[in-house]
Amino acid sequence: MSDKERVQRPRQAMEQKWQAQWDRDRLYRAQVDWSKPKHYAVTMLPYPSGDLHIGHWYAMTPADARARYMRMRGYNVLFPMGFDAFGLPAENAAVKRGIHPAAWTFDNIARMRLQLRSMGAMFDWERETISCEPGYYKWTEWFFKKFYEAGFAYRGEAMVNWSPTLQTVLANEQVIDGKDERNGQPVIQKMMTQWFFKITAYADELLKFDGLDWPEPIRTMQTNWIGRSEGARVSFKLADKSADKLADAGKSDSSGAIEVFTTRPDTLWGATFMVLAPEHPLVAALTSPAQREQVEAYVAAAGRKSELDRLSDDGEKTGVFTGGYAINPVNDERIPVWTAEYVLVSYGTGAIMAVPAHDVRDFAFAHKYGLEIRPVIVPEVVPDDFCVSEAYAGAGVMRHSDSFDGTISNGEKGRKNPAIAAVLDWLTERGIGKEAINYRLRDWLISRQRYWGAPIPMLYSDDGQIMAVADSDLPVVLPDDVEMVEIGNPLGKHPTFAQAIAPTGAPARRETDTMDTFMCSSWYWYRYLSPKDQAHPFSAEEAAYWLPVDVYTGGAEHATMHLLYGRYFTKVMRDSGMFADTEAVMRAHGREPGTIFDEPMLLLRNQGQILGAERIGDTIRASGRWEGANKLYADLIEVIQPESVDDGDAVPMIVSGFATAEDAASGVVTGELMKRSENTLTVHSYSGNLKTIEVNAGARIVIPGIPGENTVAQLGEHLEIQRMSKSKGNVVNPDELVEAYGADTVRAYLMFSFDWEKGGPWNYQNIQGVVRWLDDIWDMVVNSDALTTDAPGNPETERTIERRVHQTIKSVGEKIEAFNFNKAIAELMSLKNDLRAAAREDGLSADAFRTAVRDLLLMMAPFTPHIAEELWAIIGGTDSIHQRAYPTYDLAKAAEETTILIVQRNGKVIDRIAVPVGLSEDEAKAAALASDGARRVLGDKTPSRVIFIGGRGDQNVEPKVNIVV
RNA sequence: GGAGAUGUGGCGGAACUGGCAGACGCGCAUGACUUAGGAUCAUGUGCCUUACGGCGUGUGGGUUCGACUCCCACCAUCUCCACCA
Repeated sequence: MSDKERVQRPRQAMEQKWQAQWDRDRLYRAQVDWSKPKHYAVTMLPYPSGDLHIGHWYAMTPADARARYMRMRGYNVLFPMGFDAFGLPAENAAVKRGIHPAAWTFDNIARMRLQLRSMGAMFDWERETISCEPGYYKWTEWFFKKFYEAGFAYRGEAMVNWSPTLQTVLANEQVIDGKDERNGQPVIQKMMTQWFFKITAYADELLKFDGLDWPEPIRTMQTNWIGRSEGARVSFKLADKSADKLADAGKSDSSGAIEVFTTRPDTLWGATFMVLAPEHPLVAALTSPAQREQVEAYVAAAGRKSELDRLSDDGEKTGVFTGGYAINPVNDERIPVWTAEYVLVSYGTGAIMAVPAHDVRDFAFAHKYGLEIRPVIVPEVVPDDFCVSEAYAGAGVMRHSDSFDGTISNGEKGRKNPAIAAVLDWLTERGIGKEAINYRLRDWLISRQRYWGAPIPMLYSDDGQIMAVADSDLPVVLPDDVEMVEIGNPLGKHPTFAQAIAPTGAPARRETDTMDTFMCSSWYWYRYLSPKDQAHPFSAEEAAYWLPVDVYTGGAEHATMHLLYGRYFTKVMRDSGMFADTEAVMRAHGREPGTIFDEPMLLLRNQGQILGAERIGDTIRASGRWEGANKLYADLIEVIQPESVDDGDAVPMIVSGFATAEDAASGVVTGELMKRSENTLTVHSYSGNLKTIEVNAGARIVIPGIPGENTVAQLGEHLEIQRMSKSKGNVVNPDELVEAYGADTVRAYLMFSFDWEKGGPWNYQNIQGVVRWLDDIWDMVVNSDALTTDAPGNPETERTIERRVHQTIKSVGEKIEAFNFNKAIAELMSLKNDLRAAAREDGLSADAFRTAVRDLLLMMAPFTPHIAEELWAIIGGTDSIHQRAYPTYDLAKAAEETTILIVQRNGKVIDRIAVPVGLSEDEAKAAALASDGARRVLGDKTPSRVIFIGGRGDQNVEPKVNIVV
């Protein structure tokens, strides 16, 4: 066989041939067909940043394989693709390079579309959707308007990062250390009027995941993000003097009380002071003349910090006394009111009652400023050494709490805690407070002071009215003739854009803010249904058939934003009756809508992340004692300078002076440090293989340039596996891989070498396995004579291959459905091995071989669509393999005739005996006890127990007998 | 600080419901074919041991006839949220 010609790489020409053919045949066109079951698979659409990244391939090609598999299983599959094309990078590119954002974006889209096509995925390009095209954002605007009309969009005040230099708002990640990340100019906090979506109105419904097959971590993250907490709202009246002052200032209309939210009403009697956020409206009014200077300085300083900076102060709490007092309503105590940054204006009421004895933050604050700490919950059994040295949040008994003394507080949250339940009732009865639920979730701020986004279709008429643009005037089109400059919002500076006439006929000013790009991506799976529909955001005819999305795949980083917004959008659409037409069509086709429009996508799976390849670290020499061939226990680690490195040689680097043989004999390993975990180093030694070094406790670590005692941790510093990024130079370019190996190899490698939901560091070596797999199959089909032989074949071999084929058909299908692509390909490799061996021994007739190869190619088609198609044609297929059904399996054919009986002693295997499938318990026990292994182990002893574990013939699980001695 | 996840050979990873640990692949070793090998083919490859045999799924306990799998405690790594009252 060695003289057989191997496959020539690259295979690009062959792949491109088929891609063009599929295009011509409109093979992947998805159309409504009520006679077939539907399957709507969506993979998160990319942002057109310029080039397709290996991460896109990793996310999309397995999703494609699964969609192809579903199609072969008889489903009518819709698998569309598009671009999430609005966003800040286009504006940055415009400013930096003088290109219009639209030009930059569409250039990128053109390039990425070609790159996407090189994947050979079954995207239906006739449904392509681009969010920055007027035909799309017309409907983004329309949705905004509908939300506004339904009362879900409102104007409110929000704190933003404002750059006075640039006259623009910056995102949190653009602000570092209170300064603009790019130009170092100061950034201040400023209140601005912005548009919000009332997502909090759906907080409770968003906490429910009924009927959704979503990963547990995503559901947990959304649940925590929504952050429902049960507790009470309680009013603290201002003490007399303070109240008078408010009255004097004409501000007593705000009831002269501080409203707080607490999850621990059972600790009300331990409230010894109150804290207001620096931005709280009552701070100024409460401040006494003596404290005024100090308070104003503190509030001003807080305003100069961004939210991120405030949180990065390592928990060191600061604050100042306002000079004002409030009355604790449960015991009429007069307690001081402070203001401090650790209370956030945006959460709860922006004010807290501080219970230092039972809250760690309040404790730290009280401790620092010498405020009273009064325990009101004490453990039932008070330890001898109980003292107030830290906040106590555990279970206990109420104390110093008037009539509640002795009530059990069991440490639970909400009404499950008897103390909280009792106090809640009491507060309500007395009108001091009321039961309340608070959410961490805040309303969705959708205004952006940017050009490259969907315009907010609102008008402000000169007489002060706010109104939406008329439907007939949608879309509000972005003007092309903008000057892209860094200062200010280009849209706001446009000479005519803002000039408009209100529907009432009055002159009006147009809103110049645009929408958050998450708006565009909150409904795109509806636009795929009818991307060219001018009259509706989506067609009811299409929606009735395709909805909802059956499988959604993408990155877990979208857990709390995109995936939450998408769910919210659908719920508002449902409640605004936007699916009414769709439901009517469904009913006409006999499909009952039920709860279909409660959620946008039924099943969600997240791929892991492909990280950069592991970097080569320091060159080290480890000296110690060998334990086996690959493990060294080291007492000395030295970081050394390689004397010379042969640049032309990427893999083996031989450094003069360290001969491999010597090293091996002397207990010395020299090479590059690849990885460190605790005290274990992995070293790519100069002898060419990887060695494990266990660093003994007390080992000496010598790093030149770092004097004194060094630690193992210092070695690992440069080695962390990193995310791919241009600056780190560890980016893997998919185009180059496709050129070198072909798309099928890259697809199969990405699916085979990682657990898809886990991801991992890139590895250039493992791709060889996939190359050989595909080469072998090619060789077997194209170059072997098994297809044309007139040899009769060996019935036993033929039966074995038939059995293996049917077993593989079953397991590959199950594994694709479960997103276990690596296991599916492992099965296919295994089948290839068996088939190839059988063909070489001339054990198969041409018919038997052809049957097996057909099934193998059909199983490969979802993973490696081009090679499967090419070989399909070579073995005589006249149609596309992708029009064929996935092969069906026959359990009878898949079943083994003999099996192995595993004989164990106390759970450890002692023997294996070939036995017929389906032998009885008694037969199995007798056979086991008579086995060589049993006799050897047992001697003349009698087993105390013999346990039979039945095999499962249909799943080829072997029977076992455990002999207990 | 909180939440979630993960820890299995030299490496990527298998092991379905508690029942053969290490499938499949990379790498490596030996041999074959070669002017050559970073191609291909064959065989081997968890660790220790000449062998018999023993030890092995982050560590320490537990449940069980039997534990990678279940329970408890701890350690490490990763991700997300982070002063959320």
